[in-house]
Amino acid sequence: MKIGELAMRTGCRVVTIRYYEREGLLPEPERSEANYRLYGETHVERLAFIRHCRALDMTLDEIRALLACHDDPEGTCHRADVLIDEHLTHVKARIAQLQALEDTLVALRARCQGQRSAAECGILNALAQPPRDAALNEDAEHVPGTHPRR
Amino acid sequence: MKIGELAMRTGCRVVTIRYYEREGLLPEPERSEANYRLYGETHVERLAFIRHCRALDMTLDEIRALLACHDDPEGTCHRADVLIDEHLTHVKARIAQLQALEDTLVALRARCQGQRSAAECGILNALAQPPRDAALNEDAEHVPGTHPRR
DNA sequence: ACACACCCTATAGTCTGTATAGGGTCAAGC
DNA sequence: GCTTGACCCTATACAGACTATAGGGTGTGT
Repeated sequence: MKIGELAMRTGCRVVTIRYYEREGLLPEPERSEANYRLYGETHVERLAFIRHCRALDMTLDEIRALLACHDDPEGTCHRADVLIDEHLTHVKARIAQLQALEDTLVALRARCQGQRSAAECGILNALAQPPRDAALNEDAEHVPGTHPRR
Repeated sequence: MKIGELAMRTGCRVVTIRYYEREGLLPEPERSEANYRLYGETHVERLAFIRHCRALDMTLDEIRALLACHDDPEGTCHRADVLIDEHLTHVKARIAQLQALEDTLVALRARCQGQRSAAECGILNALAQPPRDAALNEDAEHVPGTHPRR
């Protein structure tokens, strides 16, 4: 099948498939006479694996490591276990950070109901003050990813 | 004060301060004879405002909008209110996504205790299957940001 | 013969910074 | 006077995980 069909069957964009190939996650497929990429079922499976991992928010490096496990069925899967554990730890930490952030935003939002001028606005004034609690501390690690890119 | 002192007082890196200036978030300061940037207290306050907003995971565009409110004390703060509300909605949605993700990862992790070969590993096999539940669905929006960049 | 959907490569842009190269300034110590 | 080291400057490239664009080739239907 051509790249468009692979894209449809995996829910992955065409450009993204080419990107994964450049990144070494997908093997280079055969080409037609017209230099079109030609894929088989093994490519569908491998790309589904990758998208599956991406849906779990793994990095391409993590996926590379999992694919290496997968490609070595004689080896142990210990590496895969550890990777999932570490990833789970990241996700949990991220949730805790975001919940602290949510609490701070709720408190901030309660400071103004929009009826006053900007000079009197509790929100703008609170933001101008040096941060007080943990979530507002300059030392707190920045928490990225609230705004999905697309 | 010079840029290094501003950086120390705000917990912001020197290169990041210059970046904010290029992005138009910080006004261009005066320069010394040797072409060094020279800052005053207003810069400290403005940079603290920015870092405060960044700690709340706002984008630079959002911060630009808040600064515009802040710079127009005669105007209404309604725009600031709406912005915080929208941001809060983003954060809440992100928490829900990550919690679904966590559940899926916990279930995945339970499939293998590392004692078997990769070919028999429940984790690798599950990842090779087409996704079943919501968090693993190809249609699910990708959830970025678990891995803080630094 | 032409339109149109699909394919190709190469390059640049997104966002929020970080890293590097290659240089200038200034105070302290020898 | 000279060197050392900490600090400052600009410009450019890089990070991740793609997306967008330009400029072209291929294949099918009317």
